[in-house]
Amino acid sequence: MANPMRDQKLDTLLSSAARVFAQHGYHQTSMRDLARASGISLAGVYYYVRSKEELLYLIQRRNFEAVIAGMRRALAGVTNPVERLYRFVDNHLDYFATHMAEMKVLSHEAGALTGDLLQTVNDMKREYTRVLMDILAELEASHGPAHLNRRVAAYSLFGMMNWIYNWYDPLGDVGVELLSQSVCRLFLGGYVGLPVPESSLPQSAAG
Amino acid sequence: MANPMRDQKLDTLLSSAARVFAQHGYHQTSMRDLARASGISLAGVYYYVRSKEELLYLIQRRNFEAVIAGMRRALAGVTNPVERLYRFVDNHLDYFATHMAEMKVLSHEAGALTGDLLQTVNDMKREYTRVLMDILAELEASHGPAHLNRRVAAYSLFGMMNWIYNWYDPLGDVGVELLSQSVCRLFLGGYVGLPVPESSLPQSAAG
Amino acid sequence: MANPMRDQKLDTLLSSAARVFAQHGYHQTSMRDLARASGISLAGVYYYVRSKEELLYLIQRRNFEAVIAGMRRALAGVTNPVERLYRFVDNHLDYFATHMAEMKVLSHEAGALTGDLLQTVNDMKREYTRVLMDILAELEASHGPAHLNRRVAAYSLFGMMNWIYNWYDPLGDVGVELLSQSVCRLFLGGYVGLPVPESSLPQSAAG
Amino acid sequence: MANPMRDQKLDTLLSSAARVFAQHGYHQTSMRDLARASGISLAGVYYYVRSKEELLYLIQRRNFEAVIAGMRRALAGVTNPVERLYRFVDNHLDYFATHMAEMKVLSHEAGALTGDLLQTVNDMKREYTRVLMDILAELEASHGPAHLNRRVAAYSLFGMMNWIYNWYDPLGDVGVELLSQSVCRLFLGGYVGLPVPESSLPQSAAG
DNA sequence: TATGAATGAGTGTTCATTCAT
DNA sequence: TATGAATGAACACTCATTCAT
Repeated sequence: MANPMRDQKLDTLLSSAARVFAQHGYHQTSMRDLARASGISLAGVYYYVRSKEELLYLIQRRNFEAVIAGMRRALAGVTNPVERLYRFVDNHLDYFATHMAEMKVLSHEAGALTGDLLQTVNDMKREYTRVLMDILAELEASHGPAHLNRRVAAYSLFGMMNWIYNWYDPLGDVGVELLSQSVCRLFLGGYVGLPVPESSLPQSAAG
Repeated sequence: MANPMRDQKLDTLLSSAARVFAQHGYHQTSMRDLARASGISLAGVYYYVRSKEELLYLIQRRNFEAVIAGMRRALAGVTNPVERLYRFVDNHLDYFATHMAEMKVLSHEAGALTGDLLQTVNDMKREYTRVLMDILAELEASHGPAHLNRRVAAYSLFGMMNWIYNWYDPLGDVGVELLSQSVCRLFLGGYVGLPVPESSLPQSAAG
Repeated sequence: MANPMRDQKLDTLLSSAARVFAQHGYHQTSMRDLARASGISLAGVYYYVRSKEELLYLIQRRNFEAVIAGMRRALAGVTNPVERLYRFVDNHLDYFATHMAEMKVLSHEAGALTGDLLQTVNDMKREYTRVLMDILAELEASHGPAHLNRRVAAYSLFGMMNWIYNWYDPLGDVGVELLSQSVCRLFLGGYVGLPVPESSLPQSAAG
Repeated sequence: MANPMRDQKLDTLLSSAARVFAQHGYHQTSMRDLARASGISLAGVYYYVRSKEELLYLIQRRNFEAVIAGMRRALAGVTNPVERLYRFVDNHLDYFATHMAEMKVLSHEAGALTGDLLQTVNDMKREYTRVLMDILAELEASHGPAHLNRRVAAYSLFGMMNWIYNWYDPLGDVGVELLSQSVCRLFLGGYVGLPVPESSLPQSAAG
């Protein structure tokens, strides 16, 4: 049943595809592009994958699974909510930074899947989001009260993290560790650490 | 020279197109789809627009111009950095929430433009980013020091804001005003207002 | 609404297609073949038909409609069952002989349609068969009793008539009129006019 | 030289293939379909058969050979022309009814062969047709004169018999024996046994 | 004897775009 | 100002077939 040669070729194909998808976008990329990039013939690609959409699905699923597995390992045995949050963020950004192409495909091409494939990936997202939400709940219990709605906070954090494919360069000045710390600090204590009471915030356009 | 009839039809076309682009994606959408959605004949679309790419460009430029114009109005005469930041964020999210389709197209289809059209939009983005960076600098001067690198902070804020097309429902529980306040608070004071000293953050995998 | 130019071009396309389908078979024929045969560009074909299957459907429907319309005209006002049968056969074979390609496509490619298109054509076939069955019933009433099951007789007659695309040459020795007479005579009186009572027929392998 | 194992597997392959060809048509069926249906691997099929066309050829030849061999047996020693005709028809329909799939492939996919393979099958058809034509000649000598052209009569009879794959159900009401009798009677004595003199048939559209 | 892996050629179909009117 | 007609180029995908093993 298991076939290491085949799996290895499939891996090569998936990572080539992720690279090209990340660069040009899923819909812009033709199967011929993928064949060329992976060194397989066009028809050969179909020996490993049923369709272009399945290829996208495999990229998304495999990498999301890796993120989730890493997250479980990172959180195992850790109880301090602040520490748990940090590890959650660090795992996410670390994987992102070392798999920029794949994660851009995961973040940017979320809407390209349909049907059962979409369902499966969405289920994983829900599970992953749940974990973060739970951490936030613990955080509120230990360090609360929260300054804002928990769901808004969670998605804002995901926004910070998932947006990085638009600007972050893993080889640039800011290392992944620093990035993780920055995002964590921003999330936990704010940019300049202002304790922002309700009244201190401007109401709409009024001063 | 000016032709109000033409401009009005173009507006209709652009907003129809934004809606369809937002729903199905730029590359997924065919000119026939746009013709159908706007009630114009396929060939007629080409009377108002040179190409599909120009259509995308016009959507991005017009809406970005509106965002920038609104931002200028909101900041005019305001000197308090906190207030300026709030107004920057509020303008961004308010426009986003009231133009979800257009802003999704602006956020999600950034990479679909090429050449001069891309250049022009990128110039606007640079200008817009500059303004936020300057506000952060003022903020550091008045409330500093910052907990993190300014550039990282700026892009994290943009991440929070631009990611909302993935989850935010303008008609749902969380109103735009609350959303703006939440993002501002998160950015300024953090989720639970922890004063996060260097040492309190875990180093890598170590506690 | 009506567009004579378009209809004329569609007619040309349909008859070219029928010719090529008849010669090489529906599935063997590519849309490129049809484009070449009709002098239209490949994409141009799709301006007139939605799909290859619709093209086949249109050929089948149009010609079957013509056969049925001709049959109705031929039977109008005629009451003598023998005369009615002759006219039914003559109409069928005359149309067949003057539209060999189209009728071969109708006879031979019956199974190539699917779904609603198949349904529609099958409905016409049922209607057409019904008319023959009714004529046979009248024939039995006036000249009966029948030597064999009515349904078997009807399908045998259709077999004789629809099989001709395998051997008949409209330009050869046997004219259509003679063909019609021959089939009618065969059906009505047999090859040599033997009155074949039950007992005169051999039982299985026994003499 | 002879290899019974191989022959047996080939038989399995041929009958699976006939079934699938009959159901979906020769050109519609892929070698993968055939591999699946026969339980052999795709490449394995090519061990037994040089090409898809040869597969079709083998089906057609084998079954036609069986029909011809049966016909020879059935006619052996029989001299009465009526009896000979009946036996010819009965053999044909009996084999057809017990090998519907194969015979549909023989009847319907006649045009799918090319070159030498087509030639060989056509030679068999000519030989087979010759036998029927001779029987008709004997029939005319003993029971004549004929009501119609001998060639037209022969092909009409083949039409009746070969068309049955379009309507006949071997498991239905009408047994093969009855079918044979019916076709024979129809051919010999007509549907209602009308003695059809020249003048009694309508001339074209005239009464 | 049998097959997993691979491919060049071709399939039906859609696309953004043009142009005569 | 607007469109029906038309197309070259490209698309995702399938095909019969081969070949090393």
